[in-house]
Amino acid sequence: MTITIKDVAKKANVSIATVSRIVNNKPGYSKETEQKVLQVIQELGYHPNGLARGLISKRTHTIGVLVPEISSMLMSEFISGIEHVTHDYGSSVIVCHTESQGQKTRQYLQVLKEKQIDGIVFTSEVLKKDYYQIIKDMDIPMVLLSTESFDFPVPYVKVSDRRAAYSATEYLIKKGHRKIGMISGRRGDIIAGQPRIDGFMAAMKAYELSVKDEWIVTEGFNFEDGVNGFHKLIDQFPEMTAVFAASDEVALGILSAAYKMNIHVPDQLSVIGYDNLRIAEMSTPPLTTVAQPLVEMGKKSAELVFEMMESNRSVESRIFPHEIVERQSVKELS
Amino acid sequence: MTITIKDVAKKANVSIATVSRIVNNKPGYSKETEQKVLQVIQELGYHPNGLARGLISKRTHTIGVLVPEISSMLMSEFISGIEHVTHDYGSSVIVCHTESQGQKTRQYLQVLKEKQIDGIVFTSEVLKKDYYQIIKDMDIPMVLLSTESFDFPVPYVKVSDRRAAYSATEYLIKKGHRKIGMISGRRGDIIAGQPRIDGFMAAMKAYELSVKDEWIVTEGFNFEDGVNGFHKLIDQFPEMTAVFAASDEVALGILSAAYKMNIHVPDQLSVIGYDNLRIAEMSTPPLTTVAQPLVEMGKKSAELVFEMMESNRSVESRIFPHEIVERQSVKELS
DNA sequence: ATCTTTAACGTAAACGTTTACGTTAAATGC
DNA sequence: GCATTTAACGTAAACGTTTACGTTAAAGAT
Repeated sequence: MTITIKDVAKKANVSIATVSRIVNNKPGYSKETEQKVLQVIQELGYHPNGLARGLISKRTHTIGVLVPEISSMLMSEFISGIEHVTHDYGSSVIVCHTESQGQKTRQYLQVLKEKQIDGIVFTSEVLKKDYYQIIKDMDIPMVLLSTESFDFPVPYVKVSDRRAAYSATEYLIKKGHRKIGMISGRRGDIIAGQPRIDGFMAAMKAYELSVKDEWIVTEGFNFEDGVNGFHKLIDQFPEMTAVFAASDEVALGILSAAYKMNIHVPDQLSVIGYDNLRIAEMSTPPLTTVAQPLVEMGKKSAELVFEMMESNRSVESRIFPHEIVERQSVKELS
Repeated sequence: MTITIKDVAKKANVSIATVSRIVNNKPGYSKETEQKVLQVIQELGYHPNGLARGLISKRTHTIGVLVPEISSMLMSEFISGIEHVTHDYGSSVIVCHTESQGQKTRQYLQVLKEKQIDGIVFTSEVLKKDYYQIIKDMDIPMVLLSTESFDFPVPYVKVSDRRAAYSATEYLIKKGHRKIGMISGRRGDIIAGQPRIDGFMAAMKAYELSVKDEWIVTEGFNFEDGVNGFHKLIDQFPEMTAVFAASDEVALGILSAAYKMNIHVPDQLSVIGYDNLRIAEMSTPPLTTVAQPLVEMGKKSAELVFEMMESNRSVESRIFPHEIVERQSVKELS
């Protein structure tokens, strides 16, 4: 009982071709028939069937977004940006929660393929070879967000993790800190783990500060990692006056653990985070952190997808600037 | 250059009907031809076109989720639950960020209609008449999540806001508090505003405590509302020993404002939140709050959509139990 | 007055499937 | 040994569009 283009054609006494032309406003009809058809469309409440359209036009006006952690605040902001420009382009987004599982990722990739989506943004994970192969076979634009590929020629949008970590560390140093600990992602993580450690080390070295192995604890990026990491770190490096946390969640974990141990932030310990999530300003004390323009990055990633779709060729990667946002978790040492 | 069912039919020396039957494993072919066809499919890397399928089967294996605030942590958890079961059902979800704007909502609804989605979960907003009308015309299952409709017969999954607020208030009272303030959503908000105020009032009344108008401040549900609201509240109700915040974000705002004013939580002021978001355990001090089983609710909402799809009839609404989770932002008054 | 262009359509094929129906040959029943 | 059932397919219509191409009549050019 759904109303098709035939129904309006019949009622308006024209052919379906004419109706189609009018709906897509391509040339080929008079003002009067346009009026008539538009009116019939209104009366009947006709809406074109996107499936039939997509079958011919090879455009579904849908893009896929692959995220490892759907409920992380980082992802929320990315998705928010992506959704915004996607909607502006008249498309919609299917979110695919991969849980960092290869199987679920591949499964979703197949689903996206069958759904004939127009493009993909692949977020915060390393692009494995088989993922790349599947997407390449789909022959649609893809861009990486907050990750990059060293093996495949895929445009990405990121912040420079190394430089951002360098900045954070340098900020601490300039505030007079010398004994600086770090809680980071694992070294095996070549996207968000090792580079931030490298940046930290580089800054220390640049200011002629040596760092011992026990000054760095490698855990994950979430709250629990922060509290666990802090316990480990304070144990093996009690002289520490400041910590660089590789994510805001980790920083909150540190804040929380410190609070329970009666260590006052920032008076006894300075903490700097990474990301500038919304919670960074909600914490007590408000968290000083190095900001990534998350929403902007999400937006840009989607824009690049559409740009590639329209131009039919690849596009330059973007390194977004980071920025220290000063709040109240870091104290200047005199 | 995409590979269609025809290609595999030709290469396997069978008709497309047979290939179709095999792909959808419906009866009507021998073991040998199945082997053969499956092998050809493998060789060619054939994947059925979902659009063509959907055009006939009237199933797109896609559902739409409408959320007012995509980056809010509440929504993240809902979406997380929805995505999970949707994926289990072999479908995917399109997220639609309405920004609480009627126009964008309507726009998205049209898009979803054209995309021929199989179902809708509508989240945390009041279901206006025209929304309802559009969705009803689409003739697909819809369920409301964290909202309900008093005007239209749409199944919903919620917590009882009134009871939950009652519980929170009662908890405070049982801890010895008598002078209890509240920062709530606006009274005009008949879903999450007024009911929680009602619950608060009811609990106070049940314990024979009077509450004055100045004890309740009505703002919104986010962090800034919490800090602003607290300033207002502490100003007009300085004797207050405890606050009930209508959301965890608001509670964090209170914590933050109190910290800056050197009011110690929980020693000088007790705070209880609402929602039990992940940040509730990340705050300092960790937040005592009334928990909604957010992910479970998200899951259930999706399950109901699929149940309605399969059974082709409506379904009972669900009121989920809430629960006080005790952490460290409330002090027992002696 | 004739030819050419152009506007305003209509016809029908195509997009890639599913599925009702028809066909054939083998298997079964007696 | 013949009629009847059944397994194993193939044919073609349908799903709801877009679009290349053809057609008609009016307008413009010469």
